[in-house]
Amino acid sequence: MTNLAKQTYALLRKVPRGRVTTYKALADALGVKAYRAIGQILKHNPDAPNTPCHRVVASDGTIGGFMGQSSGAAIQKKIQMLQNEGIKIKGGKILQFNHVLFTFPTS
DNA sequence: GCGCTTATCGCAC
DNA sequence: GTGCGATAAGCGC
Repeated sequence: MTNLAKQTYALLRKVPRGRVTTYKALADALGVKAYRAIGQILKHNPDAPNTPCHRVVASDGTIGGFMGQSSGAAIQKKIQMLQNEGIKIKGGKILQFNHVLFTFPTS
């Protein structure tokens, strides 16, 4: 496990329930520009139940992808999980995205 | 306003 | 060493 992945998971674990973050937020918080790399890391997800990869969405508020798929039943399940946390999703996108979006302190 | 292309970085094989 | 990816942002039409 590389330091980046470790940091990514660490930040993800800091995201409180009912909140979501974006790949950009994670990458920016880590000081890297590898937005796509973040997706790779989350997809590898070594601690699935402990790493809320389903709380990570695209910068547009869209779900983005889940379980290595950009669309499919997995995505709908992800949406269901988020909705279960109190997040409203419609048409595959998060409603009040700005309200549920969780950003990390830049220090 | 919508769509497409380019740029970037890390991870896996 | 090379290829791929769950993105983001910018430019063009």
